[in-house]
Amino acid sequence: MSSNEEKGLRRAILDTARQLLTTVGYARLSMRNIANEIGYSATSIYLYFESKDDLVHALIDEGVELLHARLLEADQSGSTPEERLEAMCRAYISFGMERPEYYEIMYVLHPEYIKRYPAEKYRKARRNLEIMASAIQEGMEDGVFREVEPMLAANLAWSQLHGVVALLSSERVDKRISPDELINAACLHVVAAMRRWAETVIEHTGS
Amino acid sequence: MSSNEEKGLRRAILDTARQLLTTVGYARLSMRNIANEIGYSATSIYLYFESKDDLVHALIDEGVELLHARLLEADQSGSTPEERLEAMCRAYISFGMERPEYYEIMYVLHPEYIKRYPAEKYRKARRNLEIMASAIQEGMEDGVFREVEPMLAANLAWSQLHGVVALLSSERVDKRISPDELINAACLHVVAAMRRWAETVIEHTGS
DNA sequence: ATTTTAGGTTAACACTGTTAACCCAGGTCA
DNA sequence: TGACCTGGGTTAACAGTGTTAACCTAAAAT
Repeated sequence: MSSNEEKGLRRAILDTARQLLTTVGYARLSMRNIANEIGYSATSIYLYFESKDDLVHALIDEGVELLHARLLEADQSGSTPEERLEAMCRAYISFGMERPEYYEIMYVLHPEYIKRYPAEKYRKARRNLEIMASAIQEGMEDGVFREVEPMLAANLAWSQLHGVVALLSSERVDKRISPDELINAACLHVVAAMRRWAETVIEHTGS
Repeated sequence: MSSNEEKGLRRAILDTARQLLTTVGYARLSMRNIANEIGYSATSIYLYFESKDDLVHALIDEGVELLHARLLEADQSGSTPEERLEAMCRAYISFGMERPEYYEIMYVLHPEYIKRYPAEKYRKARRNLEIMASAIQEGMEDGVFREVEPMLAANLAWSQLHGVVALLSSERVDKRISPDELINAACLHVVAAMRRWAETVIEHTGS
């Protein structure tokens, strides 16, 4: 009756894979590792997943969904496009910093180590960018944001956010730099970049 | 008398390791791989390098030096701080896109897969950021850039540049987005973010 | 002449993802 | 009932990984 038995092995595999991912990380997530945890042989996993990549893709799905929920919530939390965009930036970075294992398999791992995320599922991932793009578009229509290609602007914003998450969580940023200040600056910066220069409100962070 | 014999095996190992890194990439760079290429046994490498990580650290050194040269050249190519900063942005991204193998081991690989870059060598890597920081500082002194902590601003810029390189070269950016446009936007964007838009703001802000 | 040492090797360990062959209880069909 | 098939699972094995321990050998030092 436990959820493990309910839908059979496939469910159990996914559950322990997710658990192992969050506890020991992707680097130590192995087929034998998962199998031992559930008391089956490693090769049994291949009855339900084509390959390890296939299994990881399923985990990526979960991550995309998790991030999507956060972005949606952030998007609805604000009233103006500026507020919403900033809230989404903070939500994105929060997700990246709080769930680094998910973030790693979603956005960091090289295609050399893991097969391409299937094109069909890729659309779901793009949906997350489109939420930001639509906030940008709305800001443009309100006359608050500059006239730019919304999708290009969204990708530019994404790059900034990804850069912060990737560098921070791989511990490449000097210790003397406050992570919170960097995160805060990045978020304000993304929004400020969208504003029409002349009407920009001055935001000073730090001393 | 060939350069391989000149300084012994250590040199030969580094040479073929670098070559293999650029040809087949880090994912397929293995000790036995290197050893086969030079006709020695894989364990011989351990006579000259403590571990694979140690060997990769040496390659990272080369990458840091390569990037440093490009940044220095860019820094000297412009006259104003704005020009220099923009040139450095382009130089950074160019390096990342043209030498993805070097970029990967320098800035992408997780600390889980490769031991931390030794603290002592870390200073050399930070030097690259400091070039950008000094251009920013100079821009501040000239009154062209906003008053911010130069090192924080440099890290923010770095995040933006890293994000673009990482997402582009891991093929995560939608095909409909032009890489050149994204790169161009990022570079202009980094410089624009430093300018003191505040002055124009005061003039136009009525309420 | 004996001992030390530098430079290199082979064999092995403990891992990895993945495949091929096998095994066996349960259901189907003649 | 007896033969067959099939779904779900196993073990053994392959080819690869970084790394260590033991060994071997030729040259140098004592």
